[in-house]
Amino acid sequence: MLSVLSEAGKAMSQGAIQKKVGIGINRATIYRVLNSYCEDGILHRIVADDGKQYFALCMKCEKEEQPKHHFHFRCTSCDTIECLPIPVNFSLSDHYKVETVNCVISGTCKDCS
Amino acid sequence: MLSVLSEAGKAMSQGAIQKKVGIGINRATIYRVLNSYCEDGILHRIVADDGKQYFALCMKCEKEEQPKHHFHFRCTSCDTIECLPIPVNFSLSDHYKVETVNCVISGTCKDCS
DNA sequence: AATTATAACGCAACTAAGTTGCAATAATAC
DNA sequence: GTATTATTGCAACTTAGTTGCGTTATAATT
Repeated sequence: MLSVLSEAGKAMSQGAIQKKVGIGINRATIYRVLNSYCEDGILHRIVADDGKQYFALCMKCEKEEQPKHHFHFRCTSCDTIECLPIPVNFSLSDHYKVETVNCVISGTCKDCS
Repeated sequence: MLSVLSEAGKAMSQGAIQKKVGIGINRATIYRVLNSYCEDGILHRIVADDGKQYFALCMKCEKEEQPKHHFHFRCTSCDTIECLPIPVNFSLSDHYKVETVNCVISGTCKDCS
């Protein structure tokens, strides 16, 4: 599963992962594995504007390190999510406690247009 | 329904709207109305990181006009979404065709913390 | 190696959000 | 008053994600 995600270089949904892996792995198992990888910080989860969860490798120690909070691009044509190397910047009053940041731009990606 | 959203001043989910309206309106009807208002540009739709859709009034002609793409704050405690007056800035190559922008910060809002 | 404990998996059932077809009701036009 | 059109309610359905539980596989212990 991790190799599939690594090969794709993009964020994938459970369905897409299952299709790529090919062999019969149960849906529930995939979700359990994905969730535990997210907890361990190996994957990060993006919820797109289609309401679905997408999972992508966290690349902490890679050459092109992604900024902690970065934009994502969801292509409605090829149904993939790409991590953009664009940091998300905002400043909020101290009275807000930020837990997660989820920024998704949707449209047609460079490969599809 | 619009008055409920106006009164709340926040984005609400179908469930929350139904609860506020009180009287028995069907779920399907609410969704149909919300969707048509979105098409007409009266409401805008935010998909939060809980995968749910939230609806908020578009305030084009209001005093504090919101920037076209603005951040949203979802409070996991009171389960509301607030439109923040913070514009979303990014620049993308022309090869991308942007259709929608969905930025949600989650955590605990100023009223709940 | 045999047994025990523990973790991973598959299956089915379930939940929740959202949509859709269709019949019934309400509103508008003629 | 009747015909036309738009709204609504109901139920069924779809899809995503989760969970309980029994089973299989893996690891540990003697």
